[in-house]
Amino acid sequence: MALGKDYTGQDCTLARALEVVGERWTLLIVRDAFYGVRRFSDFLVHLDMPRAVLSARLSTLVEHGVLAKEGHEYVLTEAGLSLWPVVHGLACWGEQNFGELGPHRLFVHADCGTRIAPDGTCPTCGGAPVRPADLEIHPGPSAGLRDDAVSKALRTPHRMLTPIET
Amino acid sequence: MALGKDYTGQDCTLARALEVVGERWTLLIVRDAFYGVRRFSDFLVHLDMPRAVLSARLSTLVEHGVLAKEGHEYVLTEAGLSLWPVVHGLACWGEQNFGELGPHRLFVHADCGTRIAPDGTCPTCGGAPVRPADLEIHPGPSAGLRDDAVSKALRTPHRMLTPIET
DNA sequence: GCGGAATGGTTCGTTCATTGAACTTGGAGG
DNA sequence: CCTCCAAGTTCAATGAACGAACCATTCCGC
Repeated sequence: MALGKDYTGQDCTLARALEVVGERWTLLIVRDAFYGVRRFSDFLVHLDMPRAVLSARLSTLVEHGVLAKEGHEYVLTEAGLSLWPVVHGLACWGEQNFGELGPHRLFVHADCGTRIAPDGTCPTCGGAPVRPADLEIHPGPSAGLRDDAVSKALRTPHRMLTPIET
Repeated sequence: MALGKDYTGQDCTLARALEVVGERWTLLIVRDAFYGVRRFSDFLVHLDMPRAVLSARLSTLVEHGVLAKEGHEYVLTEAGLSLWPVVHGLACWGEQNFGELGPHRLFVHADCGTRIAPDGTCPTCGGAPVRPADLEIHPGPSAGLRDDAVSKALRTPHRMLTPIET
């Protein structure tokens, strides 16, 4: 882990999960994958992290079946897609407790144009949580300050999981 | 962070959240707090982690308003309680993808005795996610192997957030 | 097929966090 | 005042992250 390395001795599925996605940078990589980032260099530019660490993280994510490597692209697997509630939940928690300026990005249900609730459901359509593939990403009130190519591409509204165009 | 230290440059509420709860051990501490662990020595025995790190993590959690220190007890604040969906979501994700032996603990809606769904709702009662205070913790099919006093106390069914008895 | 650039990594020395043991502090009880 | 115990700090050693430099492979025009 970005941490020690594992949580041996912890008899808890949370610990198992954290061994996979609990290291530094890992959840930000997964988040970017939801946003449509797929290429090594795009992760690198957008996350502004050491190449060696990105390489290591992508490897362990592939190894554990969160991402799949297709040619030079890293794509979320089923297991990876099922992390969406966690990623979205943490982002909402951060926004509610530490986001003085409001969200940087809005997640909108593509079918009806409504912004989804923190619990992942659509206030208009009700019912089950909206799947990532049915979401669009729009820039929020405090949309980013970064001016790299990937950040700019992510600021144009687009559907989640579809590759960004740099 | 258990990691570098922060995610400066990341214009994302997820990064802000990870600066607070993304370090090694931190989410396990929060999990234990939900389970009813409150004292320094109990966290120490149960998590089997270095004292210095526990001390540091508890300090930053208090500093950021996730825990409140009451005498020698650390108790979840409102902000801390609102992390439940994330903690539960991650634990479920770990169980579904890496938990060959089934869950170690079951979370049961105290009102009706039904195990809650991965999305935090009660299949019987339906509707909104069940609040942590309305949950009971029961040992699951692969309940723990650890034999420290805290692990034993956590294996006896009890209501979430109520202090354990060692 | 050959040079040259772009992409996708690996290597390696430095810096910083975690680890674990030893030590200190601060109350509570007698 | 003295003892005990939980809580917390200090410190040397280990290991991970960092960042710059280097290597490999592919793609392109020629």
